[in-house]
Amino acid sequence: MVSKPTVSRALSNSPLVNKATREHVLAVANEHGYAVNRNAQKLRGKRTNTIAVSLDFGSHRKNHISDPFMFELLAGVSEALGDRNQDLLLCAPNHNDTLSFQQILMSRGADGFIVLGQGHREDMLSEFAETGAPIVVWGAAPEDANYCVVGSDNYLGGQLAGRHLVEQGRRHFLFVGDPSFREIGMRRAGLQNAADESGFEIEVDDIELHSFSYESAFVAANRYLDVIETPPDAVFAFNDSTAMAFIAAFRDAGISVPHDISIVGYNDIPSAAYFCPPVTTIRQDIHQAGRVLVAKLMRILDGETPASALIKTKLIVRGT
Amino acid sequence: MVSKPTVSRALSNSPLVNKATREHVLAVANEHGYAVNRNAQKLRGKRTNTIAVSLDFGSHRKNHISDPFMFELLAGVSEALGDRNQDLLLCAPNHNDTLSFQQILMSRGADGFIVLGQGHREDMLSEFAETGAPIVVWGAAPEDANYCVVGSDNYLGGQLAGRHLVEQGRRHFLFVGDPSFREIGMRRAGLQNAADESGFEIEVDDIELHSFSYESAFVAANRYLDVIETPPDAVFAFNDSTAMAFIAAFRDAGISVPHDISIVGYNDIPSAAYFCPPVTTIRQDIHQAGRVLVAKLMRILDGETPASALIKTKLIVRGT
DNA sequence: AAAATCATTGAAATGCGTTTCATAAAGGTG
DNA sequence: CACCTTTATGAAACGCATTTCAATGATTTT
Repeated sequence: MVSKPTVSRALSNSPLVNKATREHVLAVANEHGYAVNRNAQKLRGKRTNTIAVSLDFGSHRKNHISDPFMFELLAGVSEALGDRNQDLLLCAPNHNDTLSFQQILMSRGADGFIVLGQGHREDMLSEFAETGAPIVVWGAAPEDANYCVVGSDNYLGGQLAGRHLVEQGRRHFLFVGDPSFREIGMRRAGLQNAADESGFEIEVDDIELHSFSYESAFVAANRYLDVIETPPDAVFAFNDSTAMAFIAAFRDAGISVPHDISIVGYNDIPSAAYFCPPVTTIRQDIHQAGRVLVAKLMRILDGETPASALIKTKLIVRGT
Repeated sequence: MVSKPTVSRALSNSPLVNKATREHVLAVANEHGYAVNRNAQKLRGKRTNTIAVSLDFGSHRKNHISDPFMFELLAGVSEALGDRNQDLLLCAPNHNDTLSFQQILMSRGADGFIVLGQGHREDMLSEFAETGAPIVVWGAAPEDANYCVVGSDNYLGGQLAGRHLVEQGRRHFLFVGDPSFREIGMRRAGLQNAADESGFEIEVDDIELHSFSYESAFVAANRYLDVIETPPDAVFAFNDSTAMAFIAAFRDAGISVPHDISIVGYNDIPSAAYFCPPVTTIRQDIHQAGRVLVAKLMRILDGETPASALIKTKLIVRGT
């Protein structure tokens, strides 16, 4: 017969307890199928060992999250958290405002936040971080970010795409995406840089696409084809679905892909490889992303203030 | 100045507290940014208002969860849980065995489970349910299931696919999938039924595909094309990726889709609509699925034993 | 006006680990 | 052998909200 504290210590592998005692406790606990009450643990302890993960493209949008990339990222984060024995509290899209975030933290529902998809919420996140809330954000870091951002090297991604297009002999680019999203703006800037550095006279058009769906990209592509006199010979789309929509629209318009025009997407979602033709795209290391997001947050919880980080980003050349 | 219990009652909207008092408490709480400690709440209360969601295709497989359908389902569940003010604890793939499940329940980490993807774990789930654990499973119900299963009407899905293929004038079917997964077996059975009821002499071939990935489906398709003398004129694949892989492989082999052969997939993942040609497939109402999964579990937690249910399932005819 | 009922509120108990602090036993030193 | 460390363990306090249960004052009934 041993006392409560001894049991507690034995179960938490404390070195203060005698080896024989520990083994005995573990044996009995096992025999009776005993499991410590996580809630009591969380109540008493300083940490809850729970991380809240918010998955959203901006609270203003009601439509379904659809970019498979975000889900793969979630899978990566889930895995990384599991490795560190942290519970993952998935935040429903309907409570993704500052108040709910604060609430979750205040109520000790979680120790910190991983925010997947910065969207247009930089100010909100900044304000939130200002309060000392432990957050790590997937996205692109504002210059003066007061929170830790982990993301693809979007500028490099844009450069890689641009250089590839230059190499293909393309001289008239079209960028598709909403550059007011910082990540997308960075990609646009990288593309521009590659164009400028090429030494060629390269024109860069823009379609500001304010939706993430394939459908609206397809519509936008057709509208564009209706009004343009000289079609571009290269497209860099902010994501793969959009790239696919443009491939389809151009093909329907009798423009041969990749003969007449080269198209590059972003994220390398699974279907990018199976599209016809397979989509050239920019891939990020999602497993690394998950690991880094979690690692950064852990360091923040330990009182450090880790710098933002960029994830491995590379060009995958396929049929377009 | 009011006492603890009064505050507690005021915050939980108890009718036992005076209206003026409640408003005062709420005002003060608001002013000080007070939030109840969820852990104390969970420790004391009978329910934790947390639901664990397990997302996995079978514990034996290490590879990444990739079917976008499962993620959409997760989104649906997340939404439905949010509507009911339930927290969502996402279980990492690395603890998806009975023991971990039991552990989560015992440790009061969650009130119940939503298992997305039954896989080959029917026995495990049955055993788990036998202990009285509140679980709802996405999949297809075994005849003698002792747990609540919510899923697509897979048999109907198979019938719809089969009837469609018959209508297209097809008489030689190929089913692709591993029928040892109950859901897939049901689809196969539905297809067979449609073939039998058609009144035509219809041959049904099988490829037992033991992987869920596009790549292995593509390989399997090519291997099949190498050995077959008379190719089939219809394919029903257990999911959309596989359907796409077969479309690609047949096309590469010079068989025209949909002229020479009709192909039907399952799930209606987003890219199915954008493939070329767009893939005919069986769609399920994912929002309904999320809502029903959650509703069933809530009823179980209220002591009822709701019956299994089938989700709206329909054929989406596209280019194949 | 006395009795009974209702509406509010608070004191104390409860749920269950963890931590602090004190104690006891065992081992080591001079 | 007296004295100082270690080592191991337990008693009590703590974290915080909820739930009895009792008490108070207010209101209504007889």
